[in-house]
Amino acid sequence: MHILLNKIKEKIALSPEAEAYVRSISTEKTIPKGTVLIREGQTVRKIYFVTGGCMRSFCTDSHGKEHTLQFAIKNWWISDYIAIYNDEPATLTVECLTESTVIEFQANELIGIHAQFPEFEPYQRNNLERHVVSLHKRILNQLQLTAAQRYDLFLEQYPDIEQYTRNYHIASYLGFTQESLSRIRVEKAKK
Amino acid sequence: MHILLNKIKEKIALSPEAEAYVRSISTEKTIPKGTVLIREGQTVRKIYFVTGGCMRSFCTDSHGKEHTLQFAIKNWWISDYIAIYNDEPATLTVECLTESTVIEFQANELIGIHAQFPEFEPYQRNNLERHVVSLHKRILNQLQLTAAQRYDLFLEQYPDIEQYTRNYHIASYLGFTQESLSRIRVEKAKK
DNA sequence: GGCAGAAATTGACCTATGGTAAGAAATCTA
DNA sequence: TAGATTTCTTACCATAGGTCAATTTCTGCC
Repeated sequence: MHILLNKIKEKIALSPEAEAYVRSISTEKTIPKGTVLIREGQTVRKIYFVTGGCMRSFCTDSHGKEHTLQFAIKNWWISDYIAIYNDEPATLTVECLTESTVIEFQANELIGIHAQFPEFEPYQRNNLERHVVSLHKRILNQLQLTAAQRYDLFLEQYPDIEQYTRNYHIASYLGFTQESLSRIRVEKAKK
Repeated sequence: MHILLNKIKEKIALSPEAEAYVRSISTEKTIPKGTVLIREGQTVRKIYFVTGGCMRSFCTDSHGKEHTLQFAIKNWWISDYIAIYNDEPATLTVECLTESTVIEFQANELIGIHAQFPEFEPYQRNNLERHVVSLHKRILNQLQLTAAQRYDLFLEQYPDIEQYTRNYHIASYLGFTQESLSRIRVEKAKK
């Protein structure tokens, strides 16, 4: 919990009351590998802050193929934001790729925290803004880079994630097959 | 201008003072076709609200190929948000695809408007949240749909945009070539 | 209304990536 | 630690989509 509070305090001043409130709407949990925290079709009531391990969100298409939207490791937030912001049932699944430690928040209380503690407003705004930037960049990368270039960039930007994931997790995040990833690795090794 | 103020008033109550402030930080303009409003490499000081016509933002890759990040028609906002939120020079170009009418805002004043008029906070927050949702959906579509499916969805979601754009604009938004778009259209017509 | 330049189409060919399947390797589990 | 299971690799072939070039069609503009 202190890891998150410290993160927040880097950005904003936090009164003891606000800190107590954050604690009151959250629970620290250890999640076993393979656990599904948010399931497609269900109402999304939680947002997770990852303090250890690795989680991912993905959708499943009509052929049963999975497409990874996001990974989350230490210090990242994860949930189904499409569902939360649109107030719809989940279209994503959020699962635990390794045993992980998380801080689980009530989604509506976390999203609305600025109503009670306005000091959170710049923190939340900044998170949203950075989220938009990273999504814009991802779209541009997807449009202009080859599979191998996207993989190189992934390794560069998220060197810590690969240790937690299966090949097909990464492939499904980058938009190609696990077989292609295998071939890309062989080509890289030749150089 | 009233078109934007009405849009805002659908979401929040707007005091006369707040309304006056919005007017004070913006200018209505008519922009000729082909005008570049934001140029790669330069500092981004403006955000545009489109009231008529069509604009687009795109990046140019190392081979000179353009990749469209966003279109904006009536009632849409456009700028280089990567540059603004990261406080960096523009990586995108924003150009006018047809003669357009826009309301031009000072970026920093618009972004910071909630400091003076807190009633704007939920409006801005909601815009950011919807922005995140639309980007998530676009990424998932890019990951799971074929070129033809993406084009069909584009027509469904943005039926008004095609009239303003060249084929290569749409192709570069959807992530394929204009020649492919031409072939996709032929296939569609056969059915 | 005709001409010049831009855009779109089309066809031939090419390439990156996908699909399948089998075997090898890694990992889990009893 | 052996056996079972999952994951990864590899080889072969298939295909969506890209590239290039020629042609046709559209659009402005005088």
